[in-house]
Amino acid sequence: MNDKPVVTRFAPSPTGLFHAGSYRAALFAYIFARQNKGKFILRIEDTDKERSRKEYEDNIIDSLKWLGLEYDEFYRQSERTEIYRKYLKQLVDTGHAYLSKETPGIAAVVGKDGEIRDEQVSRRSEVIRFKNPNKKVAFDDLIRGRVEFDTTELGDFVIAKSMEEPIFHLVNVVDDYEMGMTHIIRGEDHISNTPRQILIYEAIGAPVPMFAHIPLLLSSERAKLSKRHGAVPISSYREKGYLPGAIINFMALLGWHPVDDREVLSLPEIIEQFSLERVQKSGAIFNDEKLKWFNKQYISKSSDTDFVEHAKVFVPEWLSTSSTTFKKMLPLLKEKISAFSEITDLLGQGGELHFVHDYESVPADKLLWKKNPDREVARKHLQECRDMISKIEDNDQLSAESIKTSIWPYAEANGKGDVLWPLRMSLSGQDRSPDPFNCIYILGITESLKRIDSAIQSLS
RNA sequence: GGCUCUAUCGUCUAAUGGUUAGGACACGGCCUUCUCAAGGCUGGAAUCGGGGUUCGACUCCCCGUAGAGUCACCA
Repeated sequence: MNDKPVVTRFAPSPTGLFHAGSYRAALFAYIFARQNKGKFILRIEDTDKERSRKEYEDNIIDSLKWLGLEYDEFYRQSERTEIYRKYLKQLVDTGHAYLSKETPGIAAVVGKDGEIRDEQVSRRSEVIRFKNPNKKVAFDDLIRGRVEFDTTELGDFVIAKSMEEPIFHLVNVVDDYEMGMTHIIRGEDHISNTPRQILIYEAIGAPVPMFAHIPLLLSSERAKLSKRHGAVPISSYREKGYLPGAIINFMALLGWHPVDDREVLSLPEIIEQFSLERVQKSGAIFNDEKLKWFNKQYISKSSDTDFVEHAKVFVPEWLSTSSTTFKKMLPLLKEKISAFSEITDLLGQGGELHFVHDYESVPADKLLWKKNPDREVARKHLQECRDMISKIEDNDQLSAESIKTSIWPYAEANGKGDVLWPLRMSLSGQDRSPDPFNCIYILGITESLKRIDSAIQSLS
């Protein structure tokens, strides 16, 4: 489709923690580059020295790395002043830009209600403005089709505070040209910047790249996702124990959809099937519930090794001192959690697996099944179960399933509730817990027998 | 307010002139069941309004309406 190799970029300004809104633009640009065997460039737009912070830059880089979006080249605009000066000089020399004398102090600002009012601001007495040719500009957006603007109303906009301090529109265009960008894939909030930038491309004699403005991510209040409007930093999802694959999958499906109904897709699968033509035009609300569902899918599919690797962060003590017990809980944990941080809740006070490491003898009334609260029945079944369990060998072959095989026929013959409720209670002492077979498996035969004996005591 | 973009279930979306308007998340019911989940089955739920074009419009055009973005010496 193109003779030139594809080059895309992600150009964030390091003025806040990296969140889903900017991440999705990065993801789509990345996917498009990889799909076309092209280049993906990360460019830090830190020309605003007041607001740019190194910690935010680090946060962006760390998050991209964690998500596995590797970039082929890296630039920082604060290190490219000389390049911009060259273009600035060229623009001034050719009459496309000029040094403008300003009246410092007052600026017209458009308020939320559309009213224009004067505000006291700190302004330079001299800036560089672009000489607007005041004409109609049109471009064919890869997602939206033809978009036309009349640039007259834009006026002579500022492109630099001084020869050493260029600002957004200028640096953005110069860099995209210098770096050979073929496709500008960015958020829809940039669509109204595009005509100004096209004017600059033309003025510096650069070819205008293709544009693809992807729809915005919205908060639950339908406002552009931002720090102020519900944007959660990617790093905090990482801290909560979300998997990169789940986040990538979820984000890709916000605004894009494959041809079939499959939704759980790996990044390579997404890259293979992706097309800008199938990108939605309207904004999408970020739905935490569905992200959680995706994460659950990815956790339940994860290998034991991966699972332990992630779990380690949240329950380090379990993996150093009780790793055998922890491994026995693995299948249950995989089935129950939606994020790794939930392991802490499961094992903590009131959690379903709390009994594993904290146990007090269970009072008699709790041992009785509410549908048949007969002490003698419960005691008899517990004694029978105890005998069966004591015959089981605690070796490598032991599994919840094999324990079930030993006890199940007896439970079926004598009433599952009558047998299983007291058994499970004696082991866990909790209203909510895994089934008794898993309890025995996790606790081990010796500990299980100890707890059952104690329960039989309570019932005598 | 000017300019620009957008409009299918509550949410994410499929259907690019002919479908009983499909799927997923969430929600309800049922099954399974010793508790909690998971799982299986299942239900409710949408084409913003009005005009055209057409044998036929979710789909194309126009007008409304609504929402969003933007209007900095931020990016």
